[in-house]
Amino acid sequence: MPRTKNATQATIKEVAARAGVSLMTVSRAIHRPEVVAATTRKKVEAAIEALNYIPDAGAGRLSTQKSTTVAVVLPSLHFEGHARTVDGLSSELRKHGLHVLIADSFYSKNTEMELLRRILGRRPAGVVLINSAHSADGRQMLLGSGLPVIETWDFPSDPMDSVVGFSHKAVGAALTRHLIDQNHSCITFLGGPQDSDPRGNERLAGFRSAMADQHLDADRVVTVEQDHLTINAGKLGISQVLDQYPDTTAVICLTDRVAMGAMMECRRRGISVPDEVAITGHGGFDFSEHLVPSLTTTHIDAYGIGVHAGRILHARLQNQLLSEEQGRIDVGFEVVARDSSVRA
Amino acid sequence: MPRTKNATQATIKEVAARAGVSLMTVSRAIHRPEVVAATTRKKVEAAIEALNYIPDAGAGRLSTQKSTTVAVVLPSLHFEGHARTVDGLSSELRKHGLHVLIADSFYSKNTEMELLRRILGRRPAGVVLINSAHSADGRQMLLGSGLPVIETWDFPSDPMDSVVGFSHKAVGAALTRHLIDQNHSCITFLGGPQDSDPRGNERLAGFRSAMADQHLDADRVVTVEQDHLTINAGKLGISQVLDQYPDTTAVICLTDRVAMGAMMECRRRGISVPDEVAITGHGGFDFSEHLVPSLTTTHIDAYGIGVHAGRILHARLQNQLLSEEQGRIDVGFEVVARDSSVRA
DNA sequence: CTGAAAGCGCTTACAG
DNA sequence: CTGAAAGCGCTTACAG
Repeated sequence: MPRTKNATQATIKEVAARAGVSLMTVSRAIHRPEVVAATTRKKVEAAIEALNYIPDAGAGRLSTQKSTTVAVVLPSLHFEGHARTVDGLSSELRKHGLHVLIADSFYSKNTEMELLRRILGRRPAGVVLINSAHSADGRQMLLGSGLPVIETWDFPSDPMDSVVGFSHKAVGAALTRHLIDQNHSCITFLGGPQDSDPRGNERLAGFRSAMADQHLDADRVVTVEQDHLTINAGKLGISQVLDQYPDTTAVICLTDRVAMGAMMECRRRGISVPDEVAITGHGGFDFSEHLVPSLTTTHIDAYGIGVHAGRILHARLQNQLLSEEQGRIDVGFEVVARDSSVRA
Repeated sequence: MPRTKNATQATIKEVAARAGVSLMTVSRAIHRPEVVAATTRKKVEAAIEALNYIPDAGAGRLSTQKSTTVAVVLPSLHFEGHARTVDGLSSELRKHGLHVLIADSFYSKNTEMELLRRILGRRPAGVVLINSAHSADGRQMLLGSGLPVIETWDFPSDPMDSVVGFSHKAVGAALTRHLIDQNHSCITFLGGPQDSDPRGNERLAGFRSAMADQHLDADRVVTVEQDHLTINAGKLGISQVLDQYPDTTAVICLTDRVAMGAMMECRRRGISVPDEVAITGHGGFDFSEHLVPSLTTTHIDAYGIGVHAGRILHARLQNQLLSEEQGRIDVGFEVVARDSSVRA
């Protein structure tokens, strides 16, 4: 039964009619112009131009059974490192005619399944997870889809599929060692709620093991329940740290944002950083080098993570077999020691 | 001709076969379960569950000719205000079964047309532009699509269609007046390249007119060509300001990021803010209240912009006629006066 | 309450 | 170099 057709977007049929050719000649003129006679091509192009024809990508995908869309799942749009990864991914995929679709994934865990359903309902060619927690059900759903799945911003020991990231445990340990090298022994870890942040927990585990290695107290941990990962969490957190562990000489903050809040609060209270309290962050936020004192943090090649993910995805879609090595890339990280933790 | 079928995702046909019913009974069981007999519904549900069936949203859209996707175009993912708008839009649209698709739009202007083609090729139900410049060609293409288009984060005098935003000129003027009220007369505007930032130019225009109103020198303008809108631009820019206009007592920075860079540089140089130089930003970034001194900025209801855009879109898709007023919402802004521009 | 037919916009082989 | 047929996965009326 005929339905009302889309009032405004021209279809291939209309283009064909106007150019006086058949549908598939139009299709060919678009996708393999060299196969079409120059004169007919001209006619088709003129019709496309005149009608402002834009092919329906969904209909094309349905027909070819080939998706050109890669879905990206991120916990929120609010972290600039993730944005840089999307940039890198996008520019790499573009070379291969693939496009990034960012799901609006600002959901609580409860609705993770709903989010995944929505994504899979769009039939992407692959899925890139950026720092995304996923339940057992979610993992199963993704794996069951048979799509290439790339986890990024982490380096899990039991990856679902491909991985591009780094070890958060190593981050926690490296920052702790840095502070120990600066002669600190009363180091406190300032983190967030345990259950909602697996990567943060990994960094905490790294802290604990590095402290234990040096026979230092590994239980100096303060948790801010509210305002997860915000500047305000740092402000509140540093106060708790100084209350609970007044002998603290160094604080490892979960992220640069938290560290920024902690530093601001120290300044307000007239506590000198790094002389009275050394502070470290994590994530290489743009402001970290501009703070006074400049903030010690970790540098992560966020853009590169995206590029690697794009390459792996492309290879997978070409059915190239990847070695374990090629499909699991540890991009590492770098501790950037700055004034907030190094005395002049 | 039969093609290889998607290896992994189950189709409605397989579900029907497994449940022993016809395709459209499956379709009905999904969309209008109350119309289907309880027993058949159970069978269908079991089959869906067993096969992990997720309907192909693209095929559905093709068949119904109704899109449930709203495309969002933003200049980059790096500005948190925009992210909040997406949050608001997304949560509003979700109520009506609509979903947000964020285009990877991190393009230079040259490829704006390509971006728009890609978006329109996905046949969205509408388009929301967040702070997006668009060429005459781009405007025409969008309008020609016949889709509802909502411009946000601006309040142009010649909108394409619907608008939810605020006047950047008013922002520039209000910040200038705030500084004049604080007895400043040597006020310098610190901005970016003229040609790439229409909103910034509007704020500059607001500055100029507010200065002229008080018969003050409206030409104290410094432009940083590189590092557009970054912290580093502020760092570089404040130096230029002090070089070119050494009598400056107040600086209006294009955004909070730029202001942050300026403040950090002042601190490094031992220039007291606000006593020697007052500083204002724009955009209500999360860090602004936590800086020391806290930063004077503008507060914008970013989330609310998204919610309004979502409501307008929904109304438009219901073919509701909107009054001029309903389709053009000025959410305004608020000058948040803080320590960086107000002496104790 | 359930099913056979027709169609959404496009493309892939196959003929000519 | 170009076209008629069949199909991608789904849904909308229409019968029954």
